[in-house]
Amino acid sequence: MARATPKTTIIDVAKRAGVSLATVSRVMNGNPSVDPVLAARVRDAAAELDYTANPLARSLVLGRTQTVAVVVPDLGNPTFQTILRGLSRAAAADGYHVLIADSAEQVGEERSLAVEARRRTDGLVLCAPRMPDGELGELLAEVQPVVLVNRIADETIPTVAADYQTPLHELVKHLYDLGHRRIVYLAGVARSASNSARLAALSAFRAEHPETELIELSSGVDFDSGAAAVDAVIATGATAVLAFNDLVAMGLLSAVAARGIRVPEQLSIAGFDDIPFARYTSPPLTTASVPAIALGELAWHALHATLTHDDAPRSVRLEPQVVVRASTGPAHR
Amino acid sequence: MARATPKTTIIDVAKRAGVSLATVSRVMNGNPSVDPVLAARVRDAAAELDYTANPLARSLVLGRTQTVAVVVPDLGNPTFQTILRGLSRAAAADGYHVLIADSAEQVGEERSLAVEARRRTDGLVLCAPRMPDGELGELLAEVQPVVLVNRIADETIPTVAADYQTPLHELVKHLYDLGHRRIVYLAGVARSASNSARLAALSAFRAEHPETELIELSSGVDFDSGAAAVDAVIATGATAVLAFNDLVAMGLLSAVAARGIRVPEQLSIAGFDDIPFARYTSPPLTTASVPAIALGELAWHALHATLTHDDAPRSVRLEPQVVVRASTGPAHR
DNA sequence: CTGTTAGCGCCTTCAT
DNA sequence: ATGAAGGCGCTAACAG
Repeated sequence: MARATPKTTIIDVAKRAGVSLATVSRVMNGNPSVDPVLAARVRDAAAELDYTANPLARSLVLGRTQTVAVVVPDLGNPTFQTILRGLSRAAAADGYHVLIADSAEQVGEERSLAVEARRRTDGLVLCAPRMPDGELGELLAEVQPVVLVNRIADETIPTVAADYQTPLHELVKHLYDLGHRRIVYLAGVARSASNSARLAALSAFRAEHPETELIELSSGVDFDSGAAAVDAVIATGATAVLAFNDLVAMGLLSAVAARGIRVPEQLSIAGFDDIPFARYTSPPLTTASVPAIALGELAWHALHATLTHDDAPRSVRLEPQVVVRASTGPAHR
Repeated sequence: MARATPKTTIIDVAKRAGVSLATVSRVMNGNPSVDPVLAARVRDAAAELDYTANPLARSLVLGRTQTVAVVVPDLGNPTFQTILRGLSRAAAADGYHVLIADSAEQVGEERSLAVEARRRTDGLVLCAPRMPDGELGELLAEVQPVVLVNRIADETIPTVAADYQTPLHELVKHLYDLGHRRIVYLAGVARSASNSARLAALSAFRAEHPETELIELSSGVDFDSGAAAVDAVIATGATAVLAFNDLVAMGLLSAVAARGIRVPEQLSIAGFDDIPFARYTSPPLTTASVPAIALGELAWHALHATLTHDDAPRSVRLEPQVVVRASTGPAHR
């Protein structure tokens, strides 16, 4: 398994062009202070030898790798996949590479993954880190430049986040307006910031509408969690369910259908995220549309800004839109 | 945007421990030929200074980066996302990092993305490259060590692939046994190897069952393509459809439902891949289950093998299982 | 404008 | 067992 080519270096090019390696370096980096004739000669030599500067050596001397790292809590989660895609393409458009680290929801691994990944790159994007605030604060100080996605911390850290609170409030309100007075919330990852935001929205709603029963059931973040919750949901006698996300909603939808319960006639179900599949369920899912591609792109732009200009980019907050489809309807009875 | 810490080097540790930097290097690399007392002193100094060797510098001198690159045609495709996840976690378990490059189905970009990514890493995984065979051959020679996923080329290249031909044949057979005699195939990415495999399966079937009409309609790889194909599908008067993949099948399913056509009573639909969502459609989708996580893991193991031992790993072929669910049924009439 | 030289931070013979 | 010195391949002063 030897390398394909014995690797051509800047010295080979210098020899072939009959110049010093400094000149080659200058030409390769577009330094204008080189005699056009020599420059052409160098370029020819480089082309003939199919030479490209070794990125590692450049990284070492320049102190930058043209690479950034992204840490996500779960590569299996459609939202993070989409954020990664938006980020990756935006970074590629600016000539940067992306290193990916998946903590697989192992909170204990987040820190070392982040630090490790950061050391081999120029900057870091932390997606919805699950670690507690204190630890996060320390980490952020250690890995700058860093941008945070879907989690708020220090004011000084550029952050790109979707608002989870307002849309969830709108979603409950939507159900309330349909006449629902006993509503289940299927809570997801306890440690996630977006879960806290959702809970905040619910207690705000409770304060406004004390006559409404909001029942919190702990669940998970995927299909199976949703499907597994079906009995508990039914036992509450609720007429509507707010699922932690679309996956949970779809799992529940499926389990509920298997029991012959009709949606939304007997039970309304709303999701969150608006993953591409959400419009293709039966019935199509009412949900809140989180602009994940944009989150990824904006995260990149924020990081890129701190990498090139050295102005600190402002944090941005994106507003998911509630999209009402057919899985929610008037409360029965 | 200055770095968080002014960076501590091996020299700092050497000074603090009162030894030469060679000794520090030896200790950090577990070289046993160091006086235990000195070694302890060095370790303490390193710990106090929170020192870790600069990975870039190590990479340059060692000639390896502990990083591999993965090139995928589309980060939005669930199959590639899953392969990436399996690969990423397996690589992480072996202490490797993963660089991700998304060609976004731009065939022209594949080569340069691959070469670029490979130069900053120790090895490459090419997922279902779309480029023509000739170009692929050249590329493979240039980027070794490399492993191919879901595309066959040279015998000498370690390859991990799912068999797309056998399961598709089984799927047609399944429809045939249900009485279907006019069947549409919704073809996906023309340049993809898996599409060719599917076409081969279909012509084999044609040879065996000349009385069966197999109609090929060109389509895409996503929801919209499936939904957009609905009129063309209906126009054929076919009683069953083999979609290129589950996404296409789901798009079609949805569009077909919107027209009041019942599945499978009036039209049977089968997908391919068995993405997680497939069991949650209405009706649940008949499909072939491609073991994407395993593909990713095996790809990593193959690459890791050539990276560490230098035996060439054997190529492996995985057999997707047909899973019959409710979206296919007896032909009407 | 061009070449020479000194590192970037680390590992590894080579002497001692 | 340990230290000194020479690179890995490249860029950036510093001289000419």
